[in-house]
Amino acid sequence: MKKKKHEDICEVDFFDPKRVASVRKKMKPKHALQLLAETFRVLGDTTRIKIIFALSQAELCVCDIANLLGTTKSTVSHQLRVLRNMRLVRYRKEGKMVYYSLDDEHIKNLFDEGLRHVEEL
Amino acid sequence: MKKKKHEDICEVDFFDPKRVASVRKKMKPKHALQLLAETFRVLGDTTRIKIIFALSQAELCVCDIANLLGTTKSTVSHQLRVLRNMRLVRYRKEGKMVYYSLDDEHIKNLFDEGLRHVEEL
DNA sequence: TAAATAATTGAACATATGTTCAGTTATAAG
DNA sequence: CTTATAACTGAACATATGTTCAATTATTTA
Repeated sequence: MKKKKHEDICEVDFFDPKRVASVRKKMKPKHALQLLAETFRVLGDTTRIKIIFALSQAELCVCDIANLLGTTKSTVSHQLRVLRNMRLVRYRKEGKMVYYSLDDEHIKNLFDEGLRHVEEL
Repeated sequence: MKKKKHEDICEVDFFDPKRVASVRKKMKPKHALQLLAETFRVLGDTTRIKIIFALSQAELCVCDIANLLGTTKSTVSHQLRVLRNMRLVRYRKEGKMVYYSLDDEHIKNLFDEGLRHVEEL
């Protein structure tokens, strides 16, 4: 028998096949988990989470947000695009101004649920 | 008056000071938003979100998880440490095996709320 | 039409992140 | 004590990410 040291693949005899099979059966489809991870990843940045919170309080233009966050319009605009791509925010044009707001209530729920978690740490 | 092209700082006259002040007053403390962003960031990875889901179904050892995800124990172990550091999972040692489970229900709620969001896309 | 300005964009840069690989630790069994 | 194995770790690597800077677009106003 070949000697396999530092092997990184599990030996069959050592995990619980029944339990693994049961979980595997319930596993969400790959694309759903990828989309979910992507959503969380987008929320997982300080600048973007600040934008999300600000927009949960009021509809704001890029200028307002930049001012509120103490950063540049460029940075805000770049991050708003990321949020737009994930359909987390929507926008409305009025002349030269563009007003942003949250796309739906789910985002606020996610934010609040997350906040409840970290406030318990 | 000096000509300032390509200026990236907002001219005072163009944003709504009242609205900005109102939002600023409600702004969550910096450390809370940072912690929140960090939590979302940790959930924002395909490998880790799969681990979270698997552990929401059953307590599992590293081997089981690696098998379920089709990846190596090393990768799983690295990511479990990240989850441990954020107190998203807990573990229990039994001989050579280490069994992992979710730390609390908040995580499951976050996961479910996120899933509800992406399922509407 | 020309100037001003809100917003967007692309490139460049430094930094952060996830996986792989090799090796180590802890525990159980011979 | 030696071997086997589950789990962990650190370094290295490639890739991804966020901000800055400069330039551009779209729109308003003189």
